[in-house]
Amino acid sequence: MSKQELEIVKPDGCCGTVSPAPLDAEQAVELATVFKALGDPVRLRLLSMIASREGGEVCVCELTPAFDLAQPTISHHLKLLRQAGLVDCERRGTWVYYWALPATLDRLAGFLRTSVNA
Amino acid sequence: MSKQELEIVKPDGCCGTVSPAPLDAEQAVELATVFKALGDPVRLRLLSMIASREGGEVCVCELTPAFDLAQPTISHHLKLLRQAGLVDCERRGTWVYYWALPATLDRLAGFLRTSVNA
DNA sequence: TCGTTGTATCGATGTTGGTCGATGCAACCT
DNA sequence: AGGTTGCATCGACCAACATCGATACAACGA
Repeated sequence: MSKQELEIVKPDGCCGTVSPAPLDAEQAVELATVFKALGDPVRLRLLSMIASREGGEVCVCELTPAFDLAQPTISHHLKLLRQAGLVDCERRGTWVYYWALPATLDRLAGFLRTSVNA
Repeated sequence: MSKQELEIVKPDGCCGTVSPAPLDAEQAVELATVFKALGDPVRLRLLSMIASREGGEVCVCELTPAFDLAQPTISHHLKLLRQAGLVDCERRGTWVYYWALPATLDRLAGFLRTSVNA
């Protein structure tokens, strides 16, 4: 995706030298997928409702009526959160329960931390 | 945006009671705007290049040739990062310099932290 | 077994977003 | 002043996405 990874061509002598890109293209694609999953208000609230729950589990039957959206729409957003590795789910009898996966959240926090401390 | 904020109607007696939504709709919209800005590999790398820089400033003339994209495209991504409050810029003579705004990154990290610790 | 309920998937649709060429503007140089 | 370079904005195009109704599937109850 990048044109020149090692040999950076500067216009002339405008600024200092370039340190190697701190985030390669591959890592950026993976991270962006997760951030994109958080880039929607509905999904943010869904994740917040799931993660902030005592016991760590929430039934879909509680999540769906909390929004002014159709049921397939909520199901779609939950699927995106799942594909991003932010939550997982399990069917137990009639209902499906969702819980958060802290490892993925930690990964995002790690990126933000290194960016802040730079 | 939400149908019922206080009175949650549950199907019957499937699960426990609902704690108040930990992230209201308004906060979710604001946070999602910032996360959305990070939901693109190019912007993620741009921010990383800017934030991880000694001195904290990077000239646009260094950022543009680091990608296989047209100059207006990079300018567009930088604009989105600006509008999200993640970076700011200043023109000094011929060149424009960008730097990161840690406060916004901290805000995101705060959300992730509360979600992890729930 | 049949109807009912909870959830996911499918297909369609309107909107948003990434990308680019063309253009405009600002600052420098001669 | 005129030409050049760095960067932003504009307008257009195509892909991706959010949303919904219809439908399918799974589990339960009668």
